[in-house]
Amino acid sequence: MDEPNPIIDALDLAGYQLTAPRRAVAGLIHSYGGHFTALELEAAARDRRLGVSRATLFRALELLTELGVVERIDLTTGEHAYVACAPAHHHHLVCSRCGRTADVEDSGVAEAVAQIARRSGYRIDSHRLELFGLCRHCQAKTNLSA
Amino acid sequence: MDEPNPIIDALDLAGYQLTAPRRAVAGLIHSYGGHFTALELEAAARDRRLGVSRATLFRALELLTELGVVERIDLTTGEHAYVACAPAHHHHLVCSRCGRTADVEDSGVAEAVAQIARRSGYRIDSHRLELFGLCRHCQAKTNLSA
DNA sequence: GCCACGTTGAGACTGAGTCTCGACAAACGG
DNA sequence: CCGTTTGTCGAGACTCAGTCTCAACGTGGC
Ligand SMILES: [Zn+2]
Ligand SMILES: [Zn+2]
Ligand SMILES: [Zn+2]
Ligand SMILES: [Zn+2]
Repeated sequence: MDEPNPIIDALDLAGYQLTAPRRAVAGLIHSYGGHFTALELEAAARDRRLGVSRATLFRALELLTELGVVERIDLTTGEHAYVACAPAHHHHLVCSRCGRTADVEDSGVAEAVAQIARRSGYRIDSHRLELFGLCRHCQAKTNLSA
Repeated sequence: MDEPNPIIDALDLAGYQLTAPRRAVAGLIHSYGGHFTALELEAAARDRRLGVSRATLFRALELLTELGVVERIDLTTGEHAYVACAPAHHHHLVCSRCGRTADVEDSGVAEAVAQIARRSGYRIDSHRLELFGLCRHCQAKTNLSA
C-alpha cells in the first residue's frame, strides 16, 4: 500500500507538507509509465475519488515541475503532456504509439549545442530536445503486422 | 505596397486562394522579426483593422504550419509562440530577451540523434530542438549595463 | 488560546484553440 | 447563362488548460 515514491520523497526533502492531496497526486503521477495530459490526470483523480480539486492538482503539478521531478513536454500533435522524471538535465524519447518515454543522457547533444553557439554568436543558456519515434516494443509489433 | 512575401508565395504554390484575409495574415506574420503569440497576432489584426476573424486567423496559422512556413515553438516560460520560417528541417535559437529568433542548421545534431537511436533501440522518426539564450545584440547591451 | 503561515476547495476568469453553421464567392459543368 | 459544387469566411458557442481570488481550515510557534 505504501510503495516507495520518489515524488513524495522530493516533496518531503524540499520541506513541503505531505498532505493527503499531494500524496494522492504524487501516487497518481507515479503510476503512469509514460506521459499524461492534464485532462487525463484530472479524470483519473475524479475516477478514483481522490477528492483533489483542480486548483490543487495544478498547484501540485507546478510544484513538482519546479522540483524537477515532473517535466512538461510538447507532443508532435501540439498537445501538452507531463512526464515524471529525475531532476537532472536530460531529454525525452517519446514513443508515438504507446506513449512510453525514456530518459536520454546527453550523447553528443551538448557538443552540438556548443557548436551552434560558436557559429551563431548567441550565448546559449538552455535548450530542449524532444525525440519521437517507436520504442522497441512497438517496432516489434509493427514488424509482425506488416 | 506589394513587397515580396514568401508566405503568400507558399499559399499560392500550394494552390490555395489568395484571399484578402489570407494576404492580411501573411503580411502581418511576415512583419514579425521574431516569434509572436496568438494573442499578439489577434491584437495586431484588430489594431490595423484588417477585418480578419479569430477563426480565420487560426485557420491561416494552421494552414501555414502545414505548409511549413510557420512553426509553433514553446518558450521556456511555457507559452506557445509562432515564428515564420523556411520549410525545411531546422531548429530555432530564441533570444530570451528580445525574442529575435535565428534558424539553425543541423550542426552535429543529426549525429547526436543517431547515436541516441543506437543506444536506446528506439526508431527515431523526428525530433525537435529549441535553444534559448541571448543574441549578440542583447549580449552587448548586457555587458554595457553591467 | 492566539497568530502566522501553508494549504485547500469552489468557482470565476482568461487564453488558446476548435467547431458549427449560415452566408457568400470562385470554379466548374452543361 | 444558370445551377451546382467547393472553398472560404464571420459570428459565436464551446472545450480545454491554466490562473487567480477568496474564504476556510490545519499546523505550528509562542
Ligand atoms: Zn525525464
Ligand atoms: Zn511504444
Ligand atoms: Zn525557422
Ligand atoms: Zn536579443
